[in-house]
This record gives sequence, structure tokens and C-alpha cells, in this order.
Amino acid sequence: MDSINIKQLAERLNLSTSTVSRAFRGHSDINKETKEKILAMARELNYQPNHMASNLRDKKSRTIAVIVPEIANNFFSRAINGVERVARDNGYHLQIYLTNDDFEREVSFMSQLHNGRVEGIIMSVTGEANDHSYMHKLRKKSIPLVFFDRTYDDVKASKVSTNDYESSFSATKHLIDRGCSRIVYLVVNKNLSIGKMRMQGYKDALEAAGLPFVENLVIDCSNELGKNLDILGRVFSAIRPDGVFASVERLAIASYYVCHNMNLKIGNDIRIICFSSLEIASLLNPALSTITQPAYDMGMEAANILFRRLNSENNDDIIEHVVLESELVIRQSTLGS
Amino acid sequence: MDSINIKQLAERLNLSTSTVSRAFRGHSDINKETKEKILAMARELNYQPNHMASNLRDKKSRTIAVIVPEIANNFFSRAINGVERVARDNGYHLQIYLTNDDFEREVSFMSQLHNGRVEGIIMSVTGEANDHSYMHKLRKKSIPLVFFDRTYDDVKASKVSTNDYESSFSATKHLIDRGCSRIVYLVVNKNLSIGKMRMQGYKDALEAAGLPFVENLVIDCSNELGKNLDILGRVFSAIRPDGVFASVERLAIASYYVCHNMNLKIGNDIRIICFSSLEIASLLNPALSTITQPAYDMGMEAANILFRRLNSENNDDIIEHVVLESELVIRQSTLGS
DNA sequence: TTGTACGCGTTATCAG
DNA sequence: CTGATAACGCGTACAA
Repeated sequence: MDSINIKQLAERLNLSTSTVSRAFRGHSDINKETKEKILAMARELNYQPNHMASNLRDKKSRTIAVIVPEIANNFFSRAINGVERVARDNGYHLQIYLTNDDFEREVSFMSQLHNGRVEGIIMSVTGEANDHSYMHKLRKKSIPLVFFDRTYDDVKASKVSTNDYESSFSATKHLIDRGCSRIVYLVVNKNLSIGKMRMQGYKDALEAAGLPFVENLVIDCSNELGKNLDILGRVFSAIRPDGVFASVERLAIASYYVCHNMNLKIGNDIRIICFSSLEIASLLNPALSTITQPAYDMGMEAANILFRRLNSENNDDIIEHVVLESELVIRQSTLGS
Repeated sequence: MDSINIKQLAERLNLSTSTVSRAFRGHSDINKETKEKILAMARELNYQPNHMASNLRDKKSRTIAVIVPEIANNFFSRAINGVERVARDNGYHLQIYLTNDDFEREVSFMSQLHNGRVEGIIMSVTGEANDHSYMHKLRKKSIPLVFFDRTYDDVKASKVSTNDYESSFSATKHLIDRGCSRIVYLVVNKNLSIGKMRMQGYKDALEAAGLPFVENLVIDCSNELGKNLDILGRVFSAIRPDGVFASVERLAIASYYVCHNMNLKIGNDIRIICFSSLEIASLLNPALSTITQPAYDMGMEAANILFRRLNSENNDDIIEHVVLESELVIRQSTLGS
């Protein structure tokens, strides 16, 4: 009933465990006939080598981990999709860990994973704290780490990002070109390096157009829809912005709800653009202008970097930094009708 | 530099490995002072028990697997979210496997997982084949399996589903009540049991209203957007349906694109409703009427069933079948304006 | 309270 | 070509 092991299989065949083992691993000479006999019997008894034992033996778990803030999110789920693709191609298994933007959890996950459970980690950080020393400590254990999208700049590791600064600059410039002069910048976490990069693009685009940067137009938001509706409701009433640049998708979504409530005509009264991986942006009412990140490719690229490292003979901890390009897609929400 | 093991740690402390081991595992009496000394040193050297070894020792991997067709999909990503929540609460790790609706891959994953790598499996099937004998074979190994949403009826395992039949009946009835008489039913895979259940609800609602069931109004679609646009473009031109009941979200999305192209006014010329887990259904143009499945809860429930089984002392293979309720949310796409 | 010794299931090495 | 043996790192009887 329960799993059979190599010893029992060997007994059934009147062979030694070593011979049976050889039948499964490619190398080591073995008689063709006996090999076939072994494999046949294995199939019949549904035997497969126990992974925990093999892993212990050669210190390889053939598993990698992905740590992300959330999964019910277009960007991250597509990125994971990309990672999975590469992991599978390499014959690796994939474990996922969700931090829900909880720094404690991030630390806990990272610590747990340094036990031989996984051979490498791909991660998009919470950014909820400034003390990343725990990471430096762990980094010494030399298990490869690759950041994507949301990174800690003070941690020495490979990174996959997009051209956030340029995209933000273009998006903001686009709003300005469409006649916006009071553009709010919506952000969840200003500590994140990508938050900073994106804001810098926004700032510089304003400056380039001779518009002042106003601290009040930078709006700190949340990850909870309810809170965001409150915040944005107040802001839109008080400031009456004519442009909205949302650094993440959910803030644009919240803006849509608020505008619908306030009877603001998106695209005319107020123009909205955001970073987003939403496939159906063009089906929204009105169609949403987006900066679309290549989520799937980012996941693939992060995984490729990781496996390049895992498959390399030498243990040089080569740091790679790959930048992929986002695409600015203009739709009704910034054009109007 | 590399990971330290229990032996080395013991040496540093002039203790035996057993004592050190005891410091980590709760039971077995141990001097409080020595325990603290050990833990302190462990922290300093960043020691953590090797999981592969522990797992081999007590034959527990503390890992479960989720096998789903895809992850870049609102329904599945939320379901995984629910599973993760429960897994984490139970101190378990989570591995994910994506079949991309490829039956071969499903078989391959299932086989690989019966090596002690995971203790249980949660799965939503591809439904691409009719021969599930491979599963029966594996089932004998008695590693717990829980299906959710998409199941194989001929496999004896616990299941979490929604009231597909009733929802479909109500949705179809709603379309009829709104005056539709030529309602197409869009489906990707008629082999799937949920495909059948949903279609039966559709059929029975037609009959209850005295409308004929027309074979031609059941449209076989695909998972690829391009193909669906072709198929639906042809169908909408030829049949001129006044109602669309899409068994999955992506088919409603494709319908939207086609209607926009053909200048059909959704909600008036043609009413659309579908199964969907799209958060922002109300922001679409027009707002999409949906049958919303409790994806997150389904994932949680599936995981709860699995852990109830894993944590139970006796190995009785109790089969549970939980049915959660979907919610019918009427919006503009079936109301018109 | 602590130490000794064995086994979990594999596989590489070394003999034969 | 095949068999015996040791070792991967840990945890637990059992002994002290």
C-alpha cells in the first residue's frame, strides 16, 4: 500500500540495491537486460526513488522558491508564470511564499529557506522596513538570490527591473501634453526603490515642462481598497486634480471607482494613467492608458539568471542586472472623447 | 561559508549531537542553560537543522502541492491564495505546478509527486482526456488528493465545488427574464464535469421557460484569444444571438471584444453574463454581470480538507464533498441602458 | 541530564 | 557487470 523502497524492490529481483539504483541513474555500466527487468518491475510496483533520500545524498533539492507580496495580482501571477516555465524546463520544482507585504513574514520565509530546502530564491520585496541586515547575514550562506521589480538596493544580488524612470517620465509627459497641469502621483510605499524611481520620473517630467513639483500632490495610499476610496475621495474633492499618475494598478482602479462616484468624466475632467499588467485595460470604462510591464518575461529572466548561476561550475557570485522595457499604451482614459 | 551542520555545532559547544538536537525539538528533557547556550550559538552561526535530513528521518516533507491549469487567471490565483493561507497556518510549504491544460503534463506531475516530495495534492484538472486510470494506480499509494472546481468524477477523492448547476440555471433564467430567446452557451471543454453541470443548468432553464434547446447554440471555444475572436465573430454574425452565457470568464472577454468590433451594444443588442472572478467587473464597459465563485474560500476549504486528513491519526481515507455557493451579480451587461 | 549508536533511502566508491 | 559499504544530516531508543 505504502511507498516501496529500493531495498524491497531489490529483494523482489534478487539483486542488490546498488544495481537497482544504477538502473535509474544514467551512468555506471549495467546489463541492458537486467536494467529493463528492473525498470519493468519498478513500473509494476510503482516504485520511484525517494526524493528526500536522494536530495540528502547529493545535497540538491531541485527546488527554487519565489517570494512575492501577493499572488492575486496580474503582475505577480504572470511573473510567477514565467518563473514556472523556466523552472520546469530545468526540471526544478517551484515553491511559492506570499508575504502580504508583511516584513516579519518576509524575514521568516527567508530564514526558513536557508536550510537546504531550496537551491535558490527569486523575490520581490515588501519594502516595509529599512533594516535589511538580516539579508546580509543570510547572503553569506551563498544561496543565490535574484530580485525582480521590487528590490532592496542595499543588498548585493542580481536584479531584474524595468525602465521605471523613463516610463514614468513619458507617462507624466503624456499627461502634460494632454493639457494636465495639476497631476497627482499616487503611491503605496515611498520606501520602495521603484517607488522612488517612478516618482523621480514624474518630478523630472514636470520640471522639464516648467511645472512646479508640489509635495501635496504626492498621495500616500494603501493596499486596501476601502482606505484608498476614502483617501482619494478626499483628495479629488479638495485638490481637483486634472491628471492622475498611479504607480500601481490598484490605485488607478480605486481612482476609477471614486471618479464614477463623483461623476467625474475620466479622460475629460480627469485623465488617468498607471503601471498595470491588466490584460483587459482596453475594455474598461473608459479604456485605461497603461504602462505595461513585461511581467512574464521578467519572471523568465529572473529565473534564467538564477539557473545560469545554479548550473555554473564555479561559485562566482556574479551579479547581473537586467532591465526590460515597459510599453506605454495610450487609451481613452487620457484621451477623452 | 557554507551551511553548518549539527555535528559541527555540537563540536563547537563540546556537546553531543543528540543534545543539540534536543535543544531544537521541544520534547526530551534538557537543561535550560545548555539549551539556551545552544540556541545562542546556533543563532550566531546561523545554524538551522537541514530539512532534507529531518524529512528523511521522519518521512514528512511538510510540503503540499497545488496543480492547476494556469496561474495568470483570477480564479486560480485567488484559489492558490486561499490554499497558501491554510498551508502557512499549518506550517507547510507550497509547491505549484501548471499544466497549461496539457494532460501529459498533468500525468507527469502527478507521478513525480508520489515520491515523498509532498504529503498531499490539491488539484484542478485539465479534463483533456478520458483515461484517468493513471490516477487510480497512484491513488493506491494513499497520498491524499483533493479536487477543486474542475474534477474527475470517476476518481475517488475529496472535492470542493460550487453550485454550478443552480448558478447556471439562474443566470440563464435571468437572461430569459430580460427578454432573451436566442442564447448561446460558450464552453471550452465539454468533457469537464463542470462544463456538463453548467450546460445542464442552461438546458433546464431553457426548458423551464418553454424555449427549445438548440445544439447549434452551444459554441465550442478555445483557450486562445485569437481563435475565440474568430469563432465568436463568425457565430455572432451568423446566429445573431441576443444572449450570451459564457461558462468561463475569458469567453465573455472575447465576446466583449467581438461586440465592440461589430458595434453591438452589450446590454441592449446582446446581453452577456459569465462565470468570473474578476474584481473589476463593475468597471468594464459596460459593467459585466457575473456568477462570482468564492475562489479564495474554495482554496481554503480544499486545503482544510487536506490538512484534516493529514493531521488525523487514523488513515481512513474519508471522502468529503463540499459545495460552496456562487453569487449572481447583475450588472449593465444584462440590463442595458 | 547527556552521550552512543542506529536507521531513514539513496548513491558513489571500491572490490570482486 | 554486480555487490558490499560508507556517508549524506538528523532524531530517538537506550544506556550511562
